[in-house]
Amino acid sequence: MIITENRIMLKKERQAQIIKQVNLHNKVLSSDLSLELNVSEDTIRRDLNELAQENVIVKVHGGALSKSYNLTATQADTYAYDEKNIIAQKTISLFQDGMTVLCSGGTTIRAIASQLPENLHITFFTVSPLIALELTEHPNVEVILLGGKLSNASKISIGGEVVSKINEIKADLCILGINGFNEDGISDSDYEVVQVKKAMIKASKQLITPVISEKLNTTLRLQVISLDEVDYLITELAPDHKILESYQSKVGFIM
Amino acid sequence: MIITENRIMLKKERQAQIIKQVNLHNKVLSSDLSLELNVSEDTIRRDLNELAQENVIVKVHGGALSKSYNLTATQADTYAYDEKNIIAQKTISLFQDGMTVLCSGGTTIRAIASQLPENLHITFFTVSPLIALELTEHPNVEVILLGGKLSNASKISIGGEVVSKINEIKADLCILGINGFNEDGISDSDYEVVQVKKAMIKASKQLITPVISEKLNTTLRLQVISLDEVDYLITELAPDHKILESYQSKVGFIM
DNA sequence: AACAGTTGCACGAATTTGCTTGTTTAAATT
DNA sequence: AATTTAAACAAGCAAATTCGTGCAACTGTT
Repeated sequence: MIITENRIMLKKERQAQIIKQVNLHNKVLSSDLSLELNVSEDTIRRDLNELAQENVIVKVHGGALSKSYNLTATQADTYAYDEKNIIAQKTISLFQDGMTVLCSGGTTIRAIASQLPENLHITFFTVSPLIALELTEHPNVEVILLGGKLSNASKISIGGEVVSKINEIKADLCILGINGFNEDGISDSDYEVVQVKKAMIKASKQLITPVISEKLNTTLRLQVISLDEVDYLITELAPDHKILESYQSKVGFIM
Repeated sequence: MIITENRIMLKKERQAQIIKQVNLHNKVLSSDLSLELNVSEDTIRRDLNELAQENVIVKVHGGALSKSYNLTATQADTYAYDEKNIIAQKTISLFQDGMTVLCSGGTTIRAIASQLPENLHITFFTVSPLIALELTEHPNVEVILLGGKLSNASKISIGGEVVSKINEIKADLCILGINGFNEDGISDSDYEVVQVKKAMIKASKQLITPVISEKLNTTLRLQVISLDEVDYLITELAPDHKILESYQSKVGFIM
């Protein structure tokens, strides 16, 4: 009977070592681990991928980083980053100098705000402090923040004061962040938010709804407005995509 | 055991460094980063472009700037973090359940907002969207955001509408972010901001001025209010520190 | 012997980086 | 205000590295 060399390591054991290294140095290189643990880089890479899958570490090109590593909004915040960018570009194509635009909150609207071209001269009204801040980065844009009680959940101004303030506005476009969208129209889950959105729609000549396609055909508890009030439905998909079929006769699309 | 010298830096790691530098100094030059991180300027430029694309920094010719508001400000990239924390704790000791507090913007005020204890029930009025967002993280706090035209430079609501809105408020405390402070009182450099600050002071029973000591004995172009209107001057220093000598007879301090 | 699990290797694909080229920008000078 | 000049830039390329996958070899277990 030959006693196996004690140098060989079980997979679990090796992965425990890797985790230890990551936590110790906040980063590891695949090549270093390969040398240190006497296995091929392929094995290390497989380990790192498994550990990343288990959400224990963050895999990056060349190695891995500890989860506590200050990896900004790069990944978490920018869910569906590419899709939202496409939507943003389509939406921006509707903007023209001199317009007055009323907009709500949400990550899709935020993508629009951050990608505005430098030269556009627009007045924005918004109930979202976050969007307002984003918009102030653009020197040629005037930002009017609509104040009021701030909703802890949705981070937008709500309440009677906001609604009556919105009623005083006459905007060209309403860019509305969407939570529920189907053939019946737009729906949402928060009563106060619905009141604000209704006022916003009423105050604007045209209603634009940027929606990521995965939110299409979803219904929430409260109805905001029916589909025929929507002027443009903007998604990341081409206008002739089959998911959009049921909407094609009711709303406008942007190439 | 092999100790590997980590000459090699992972891309994400390098980008995290860059973000840290940008947020700490508010601006960086590509050439400096290139030297500091031992990569070519091309690589730095590519990193900066990626980070700008992800909306983490603002790319400019020659380097990059921090976004003037920074939603993900952390310990590492807040200037004078420790000092501001001391100031925050002292200021918070003045808060009591049921109070109405009016506050402006700035990183020191932000430190206060982020460190509020969980159990405190307070109504906050603020002209700063950033402070407002920070405050909504505290479930027992009611946040009223004062709307108006948003100043691109100072990121607070300005204009007649804000001022008249403030005049309707009766607050217990005014927590005022300070830019210039000396024996003559508080000064600032932006006319619109001064108008708002004056209104805030007038609407409050007590005026609290959290100031980092390095801003003491500085004067800006416009006078906001004289020193004898200030109830508490809060710095990171002990009340008997010699820098505070000239203020000791005029204002209150917090241990 | 059959089997699932693990590992190393091969190889084409993808990523990253520094360099070169020609262009654009910002600032300094006239 | 016009011109000049050096720096910063984008785009493309090549070398090096890393990646993912299929496959075969090896392990220990049933």
